[in-house]
Amino acid sequence: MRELVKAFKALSDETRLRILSLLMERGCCVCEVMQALDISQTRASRNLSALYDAGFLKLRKDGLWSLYSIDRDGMEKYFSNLVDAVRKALEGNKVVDMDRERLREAERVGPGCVTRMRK
Amino acid sequence: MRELVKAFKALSDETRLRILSLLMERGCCVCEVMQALDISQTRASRNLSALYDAGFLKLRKDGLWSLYSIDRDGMEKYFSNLVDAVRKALEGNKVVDMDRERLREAERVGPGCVTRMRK
DNA sequence: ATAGTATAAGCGGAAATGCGCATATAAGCC
DNA sequence: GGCTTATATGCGCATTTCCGCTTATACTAT
Repeated sequence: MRELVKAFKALSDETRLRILSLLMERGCCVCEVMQALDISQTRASRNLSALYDAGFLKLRKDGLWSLYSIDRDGMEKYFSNLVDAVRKALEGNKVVDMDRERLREAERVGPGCVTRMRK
Repeated sequence: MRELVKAFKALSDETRLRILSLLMERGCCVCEVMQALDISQTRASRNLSALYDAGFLKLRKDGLWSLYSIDRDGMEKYFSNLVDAVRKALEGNKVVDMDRERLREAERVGPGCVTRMRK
């Protein structure tokens, strides 16, 4: 019960839904998330952690990078259609699409993208 | 998007999940909910309102009574299996079952049950 | 070692939430 | 009309949430 409440809490935030939507396209490190969604590092990190704690994300550390990706099993533990529901709810929402270019740019730049892309 | 956040918010509270679980068995008026779950009138009323605002409940007024019941369409707008998920998550949880007797009692007593059953 | 980079975490404040107490509202009953 | 009852709501407070600022940590590169 407490666990289900926690899962719903994790989902009841716009930033986290945007993150989920982004990660559904492909796994990202923290700095890619902050670039793509145009949010602060603290905000990206904290909300990724929250989703991870709720069991919705997998984490793989690679050097300086923390690579987060969707944990399908975790996402569908309670709702077999949760992934589709989130995707559908964000459909037509330009929030993620808008920044796709920045995301590609961050990917291209690689480590150092945070400070280098700030300007 | 905002709407989906609102729906998740409504679900991310233990009291509200208990209420949903109760209403899945059968529609209840506010005083039956407070009796069955042993919560205050304010708490029952407020949380029922929240679930109603989120589109999960239907409301029928009958004299003094406000009869709330599950709105299947609202519940399954995003998640076709939401009803089952909540039910399953609460399975084995004695919280509701414990008070089934009080609920029957409230139903038997009818109007006046709040004050009469307080003693 | 020194400097740079990505991420996490402590701290504090602003805002939102949950809820008890009291009161308001509205319907029923005498 | 008054009295009772069921429900909703305003107010205030405690708690939680969110997040920016800053600092800590840990890995990389030179």
